[in-house]
Amino acid sequence: MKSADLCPRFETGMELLSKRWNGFIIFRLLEGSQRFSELESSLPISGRLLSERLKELEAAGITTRTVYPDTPVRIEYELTEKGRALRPVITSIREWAEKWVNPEELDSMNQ
Amino acid sequence: MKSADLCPRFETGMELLSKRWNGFIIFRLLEGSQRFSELESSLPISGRLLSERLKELEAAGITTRTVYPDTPVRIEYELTEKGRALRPVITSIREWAEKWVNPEELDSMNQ
DNA sequence: ATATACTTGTTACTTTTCGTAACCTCGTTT
DNA sequence: AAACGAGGTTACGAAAAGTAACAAGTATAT
Repeated sequence: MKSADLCPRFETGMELLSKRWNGFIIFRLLEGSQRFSELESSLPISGRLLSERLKELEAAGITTRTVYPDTPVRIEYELTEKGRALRPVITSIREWAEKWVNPEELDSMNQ
Repeated sequence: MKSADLCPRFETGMELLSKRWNGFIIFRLLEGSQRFSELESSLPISGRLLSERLKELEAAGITTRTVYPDTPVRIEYELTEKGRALRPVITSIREWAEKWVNPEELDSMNQ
């Protein structure tokens, strides 16, 4: 950023949320831990990108990946405390959307 | 979205914010109306994309574009009521970031 | 009248990211 | 040993973003 008064931390946070799919993945994980296949089937995201995003989120300390050696293997993704702390952000987006997004502009993703 | 319980309005709102640069443009405009050149110089965004984003935001009812026939022409962008209503979202992102983003992970954009 | 300056963009082109579908691995079941 | 199910990975074409040069409109200077 060129400007001095755009807080560097804000930038990092905003970039995290503006990376495609991250907001939706976090939204899902706020409901509780999810398996790879659950995330994949509940969002219009391909395995390739989901895998990539989950690695990035884990590296950023937002999620954890836990392997359960069941049969077949079960892998659960869940939010860390840092990740769960994003709940107010998701909530504020939803509140804004519920008030200001009108039915006509619901995008193609939903149809 | 494949899932039924991901509110369609939330999706639209999340997509708006997850589109690259939108969050930063809104952040700037929350400080007051800005000219094209002010936005361009205060964010690491090129004229091409800034122009594109401002058109999209205007079409979405988030911003307005006002021409003042000064010399040379002056064009001010500002938030509509719908746009200003995003302040709590930006605030919650900043609050999260101030608590959870540690200095080491400040990204390349800031260096 | 022509040239220059300033702001607000736009065009042409390259690089990065995304989307899709086929494929791989590992442990188990048949 | 062949097939299966979960969790990915690879390869490749399509879309979006980044970069830099240029153009339109208007006013002032020469």
